[in-house]
Amino acid sequence: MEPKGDEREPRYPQRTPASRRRGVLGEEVVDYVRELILTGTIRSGEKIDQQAVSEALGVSRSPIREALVVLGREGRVELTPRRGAAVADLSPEDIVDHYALFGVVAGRAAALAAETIDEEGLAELRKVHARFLDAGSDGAALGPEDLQQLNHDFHRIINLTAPGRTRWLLRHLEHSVPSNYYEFADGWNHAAVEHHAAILEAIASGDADGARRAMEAHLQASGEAAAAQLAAIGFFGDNIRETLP
Amino acid sequence: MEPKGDEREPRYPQRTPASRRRGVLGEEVVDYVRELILTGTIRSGEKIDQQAVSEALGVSRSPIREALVVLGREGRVELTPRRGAAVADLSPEDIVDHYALFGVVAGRAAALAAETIDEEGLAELRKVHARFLDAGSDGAALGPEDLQQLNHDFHRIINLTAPGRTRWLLRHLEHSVPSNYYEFADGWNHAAVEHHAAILEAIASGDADGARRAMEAHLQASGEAAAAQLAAIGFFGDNIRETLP
DNA sequence: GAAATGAATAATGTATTCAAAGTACCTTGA
DNA sequence: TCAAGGTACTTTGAATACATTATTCATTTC
Repeated sequence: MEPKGDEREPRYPQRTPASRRRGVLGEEVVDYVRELILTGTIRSGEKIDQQAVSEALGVSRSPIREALVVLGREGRVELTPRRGAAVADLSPEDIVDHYALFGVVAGRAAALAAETIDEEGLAELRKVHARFLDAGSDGAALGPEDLQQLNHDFHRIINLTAPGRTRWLLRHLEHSVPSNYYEFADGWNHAAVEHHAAILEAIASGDADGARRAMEAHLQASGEAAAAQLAAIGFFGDNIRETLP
Repeated sequence: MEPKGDEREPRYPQRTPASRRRGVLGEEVVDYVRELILTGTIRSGEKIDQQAVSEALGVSRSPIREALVVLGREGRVELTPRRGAAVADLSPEDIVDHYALFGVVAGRAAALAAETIDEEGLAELRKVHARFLDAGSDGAALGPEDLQQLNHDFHRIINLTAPGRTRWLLRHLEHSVPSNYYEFADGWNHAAVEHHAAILEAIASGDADGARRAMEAHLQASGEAAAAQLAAIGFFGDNIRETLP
């Protein structure tokens, strides 16, 4: 029962053409492959077959290559000249380090926010935080996506006060780590709520350095939580295959 | 005394022909176009003609496209779906902001260095700093490239103690700003030497927070100096064309 | 048998082609 | 004269084609 023909080894989940907007295919591919990586569908070290991806998405190899180059720049993929692309290593230490970086940059944004945020922004920040608090107190049952959205909003409001380049970097740091998929998988959000409260208070009282430190601490803790969570679900490949028979 | 497991016996001397540059055309193009942008050869808002670049470099448009996508991700170029690539705006504020970011990340690296650097690294750091000091005291006449090299070495030694993700980000931040071309164009390096001295002292005495603050201050100052220098040479397009006839 | 050699096969990087969208230019009508 | 609309030319984004290099696998040699 060998269906002969052009069968291929690596099989990636097919994705419906969804939008198929011309001119942004590359972006679509970046998101697709990055998700495969960050969700652990492709493991560290595994090579990425261009043609297989191209067939899975129903596009030619050109957008695939562009996407792989981008992911290479992001550090999610390792490109070796005539040998193609492979998923880059991602250790727990990398996750923690990444969050620490996120922390110092977001800390800068928080410090700026403490100095420059206006009443409107502050009000909105309080509002989002209140909802986050409610969600934690089991009143309304919110799913992980909702919590993640609230968390995201909280940070976005703060980051909006930062200058362009800082916002740009924060966006990139946010998207290039598996965090988002797992951060609120279970109830660690109690810590997050407390951290947010501290950040909010520091910003509201104009304490720039306090806001910075609170934000750094928050993301440091988030990083450790994320690494633990990822380890728990076996993201860091407990390479069982490594053992010989 | 090199048993090291499955090491294979005497290898032939590795010969890496410099002419073998296949498979990295895209990278070459990235560097080429980025330099055009950062040196001001192409100004903000100007569009980048793919075919023109391809002809200038004697390669096809495929590597050009990949390079433009990368530069788009870097924020140096703005990509509009069916309208191609244009050089992104880069204001003095962006420069200052960028250096501030550089500062907080390099500050983290410096703090880590203060805690973890070994004797060897510290000795090397002192050595480089001493040479930098000499260069400033007009003893030996060093060109801007030499100063830049010493400066680069100083920071590199510090950054080597940082974890992988941090080093990666520092590398990117370093390469995506016009600084390097102008930082040592004239004698502002007196400030740099003093800053380096402060950083070195803090690291040597294990003062993590002091190292962080010194590094942040150093790069903040560098950013302002770079922005001023760039303004002086007219990098920020004194857009005379903006005036109507 | 294990290592090494070489042909067959597959995958990559780059070039080229093609269709769609954008831009420029030119005509025409008020 | 100038605006509007249409046509021809450019340019882009994606697909396909091609040349080169890795990889696989069978064969050979020690």
